[in-house]
Amino acid sequence: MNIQFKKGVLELCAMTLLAKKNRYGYELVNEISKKIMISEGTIYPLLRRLKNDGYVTTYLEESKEGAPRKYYQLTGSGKKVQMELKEEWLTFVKKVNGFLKGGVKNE
Amino acid sequence: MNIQFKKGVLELCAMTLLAKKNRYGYELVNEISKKIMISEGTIYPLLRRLKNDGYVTTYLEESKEGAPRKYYQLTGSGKKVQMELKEEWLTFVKKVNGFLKGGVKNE
DNA sequence: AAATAATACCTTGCATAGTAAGATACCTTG
DNA sequence: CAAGGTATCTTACTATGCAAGGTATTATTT
Repeated sequence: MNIQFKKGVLELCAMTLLAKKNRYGYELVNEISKKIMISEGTIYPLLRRLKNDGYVTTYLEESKEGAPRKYYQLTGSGKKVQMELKEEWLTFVKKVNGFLKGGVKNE
Repeated sequence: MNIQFKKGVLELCAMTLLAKKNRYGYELVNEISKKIMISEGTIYPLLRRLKNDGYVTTYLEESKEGAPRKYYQLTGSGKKVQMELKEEWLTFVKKVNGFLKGGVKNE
């Protein structure tokens, strides 16, 4: 899989999953990995960025299966950005597919 | 427009345009810019990479409108890579859209 | 009890691609 | 000859993803 394609998109995937329910980092890696390969070295810096930008807040919860989990919760601005990113993505895909399918037409 | 989304995709767009006919760099910038903003500082390094990888060959042609044009022509392996990249892209988009539309289902 | 493995977190160094902002050169038009 | 469109290219910077490490907790196996 082309690594470059993932740039910026994994952020959208993570935020979209968080829009449905709160999750912890390791869970996000597993959930995203079901469709798109992602490593832990990607998700933790990504989540730190989201927190620094005020798009998520975090809280700790103990686990019986291992170390305590750090849950991530989308903030109001996080939800807004998630929706904007989603729209941007869908628009972008349409334009790219315009090159793939159409000719020089539909400008 | 999210810069990150473009990573790797502009290469696919350029190669797809070249699959239809030979073009010169400046022309590619203008053609791609009709749908997706791209700067010259992106296209020339990109085209150099394609040449280094053997995906294109080049030839010069004079122009009455300005400086001579360097045309790019897809090679056999270039055409193959273009088709592979296209498939990868379409598969990738489907998976991402799986997160956007579906819930935790369709794994 | 010690070793192993799964869970769960994190960091560092590297590779890559896109951008802005420049430089250079050609040709036409005023 | 100066200005502007055409056409090429380079440099320094930024951002993201990855591999490969590390730490700690809990359960399982030896």
